[in-house]
Amino acid sequence: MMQSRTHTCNELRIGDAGRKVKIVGWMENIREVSASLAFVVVRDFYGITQVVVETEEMMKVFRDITRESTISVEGTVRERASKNPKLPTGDIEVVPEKLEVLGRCRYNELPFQINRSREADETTRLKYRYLDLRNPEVKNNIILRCGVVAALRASMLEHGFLEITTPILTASSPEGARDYLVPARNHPGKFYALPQAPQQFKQLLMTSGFDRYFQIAPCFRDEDARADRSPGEFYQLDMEMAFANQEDVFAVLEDVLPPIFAKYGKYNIASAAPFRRISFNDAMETYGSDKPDLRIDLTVQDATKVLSGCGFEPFAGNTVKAVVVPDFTQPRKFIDQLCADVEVQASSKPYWFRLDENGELVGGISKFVAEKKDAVTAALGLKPGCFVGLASGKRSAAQKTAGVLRKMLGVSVPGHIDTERYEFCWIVDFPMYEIGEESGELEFCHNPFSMPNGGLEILEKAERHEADPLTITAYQYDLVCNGVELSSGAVRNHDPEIMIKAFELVGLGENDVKAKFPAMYNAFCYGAPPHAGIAPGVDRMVMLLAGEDSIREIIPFPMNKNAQDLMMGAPSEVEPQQLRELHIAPVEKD
RNA sequence: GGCCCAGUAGUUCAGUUGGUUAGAACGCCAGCCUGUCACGCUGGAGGUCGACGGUUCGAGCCCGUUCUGGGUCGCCA
Repeated sequence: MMQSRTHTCNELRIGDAGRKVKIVGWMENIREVSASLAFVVVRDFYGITQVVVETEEMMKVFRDITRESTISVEGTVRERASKNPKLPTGDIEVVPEKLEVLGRCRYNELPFQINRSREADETTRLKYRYLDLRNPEVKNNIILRCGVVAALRASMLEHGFLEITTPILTASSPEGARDYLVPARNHPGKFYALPQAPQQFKQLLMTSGFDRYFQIAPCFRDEDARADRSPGEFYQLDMEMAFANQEDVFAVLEDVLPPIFAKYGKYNIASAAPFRRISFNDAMETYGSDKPDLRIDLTVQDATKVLSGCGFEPFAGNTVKAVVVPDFTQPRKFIDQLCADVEVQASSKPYWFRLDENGELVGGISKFVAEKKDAVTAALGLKPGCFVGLASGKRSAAQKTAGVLRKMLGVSVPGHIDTERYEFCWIVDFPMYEIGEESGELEFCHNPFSMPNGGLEILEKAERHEADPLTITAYQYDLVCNGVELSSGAVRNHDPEIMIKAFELVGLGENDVKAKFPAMYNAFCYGAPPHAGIAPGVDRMVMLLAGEDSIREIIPFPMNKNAQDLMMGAPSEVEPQQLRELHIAPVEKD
């Protein structure tokens, strides 16, 4: 008896002619050219091979097989009479002698055509993901993902990092995203939580004496989805280094990422190390975003001063930001659509005017600008043909709206973005504190466990009102690529004294630190190394590398926007007995 | 939770000012075709126009409600 197969569907070449072979796979298509001549396409993971049918008996057998059934074909390899140069196996075909149906497809109509599944409705694709994944275009993203993960792992090991797994069932953490909770059967009323990130564990590993840790870590957050954010679960290349500072972390990622982006990316141009560094404040001021897409050549300018008192009501008492596009030739309809799109995304209305070819102010709010024409022209560096988009509001709102304006103009006005490249940058010097919008009180801006720039000294100064706490920055950083936030990281605050002081500034104290992060606080009291780390999102990296706009395209079995797995039917109801064991009362239904 | 967009054949879509029997492409079925490779040609089957209600002599189209999906804001230390 022959083995289950002798060759894959991407293996046979002209040199195999005359050989007895057995191939297996899915019957993708049958092209009947006459009553006794047909071509059958067999597809497996590796590729496709053509089987030629030349007898009426064989034709009868093949005609009874539904497409997408799995079959095995034993036969002889033969040189094709008419070759197909587009196929690796295009020089040969298999003349079948023995045919076996291995798994019959019971339906002659599928929910979608396999080779066009990407055009199908996403709900249908997700429900029949196992069919969707048969499409080589869909499957290739998953293969790419394997390659990227393997390369990341290899590179991290090469850089001396140890891969250490951390618990999936752990304790709920009091801050951050909503947790996924798991009821504890043996502890009525108590719950485990799935980790939002292995943050505390990796810091405890540093305190334990491990020097360089990494993990391709599953993270769970019960937050709503976005096109670039999978609901429920995602993966991070989580890493942490002991006796390390910001520079050490940057050096590792600047060494690890570019070669992988160059090798696996859809585009082969990636920024070289060292990546550009932009302070949070500069990013907001110049790009109107803390995740600027540096492929766009437009920037945001301040127009508050030059437009103050121009008489346009929305500008009165507000910050005004401008995005100038030279040689602008788009029609009015384009501008209206752009403004509508910006308003939707920024939830704030943008304004505009133009300088026409003769240098005359036209359109939009030009009549309010007219009086200050010379000053505005000089301040913004305007030339005939310029379009000026404007955003106003409180400082951060104006920046944000201008950022959306910049991005949309950059993407839709030809010539302002080079999409075929990867542009990395670090966003650094995030503020440590902010005034909470609801409370009006001083609050932590981001991670309360980042090391403040200036250490204990600057915190004590702030306490004595000798320094403005709002100007204190943290050793916290984001890695951004093509406008996508790949990662957040920080130099951690490993000193209990500084930690308590940082909490005291927002009206909390030692007891709060202890209560919220007991293990970490206790551990740091036993001599902790200074440490720093970061956790680039694996899914987002693969999405960038694959050139996909939706994160679901690079996840093998994605959930939909509402965090449902349509294929498995999750989440699902469970038996009342299961709930009783877990001390949970069934939900009363209306 | 707010806002925007979409929902018509198995799939992707078109459907004019509200007007006879709702169309196309692909797929499916049948027939023809001896070198196809997105095979070709001929014919056929296939529709609760997401659901409910309203306006109207008449609704796929207008109005209201609702459901589903996608995008986005909030949220994501």
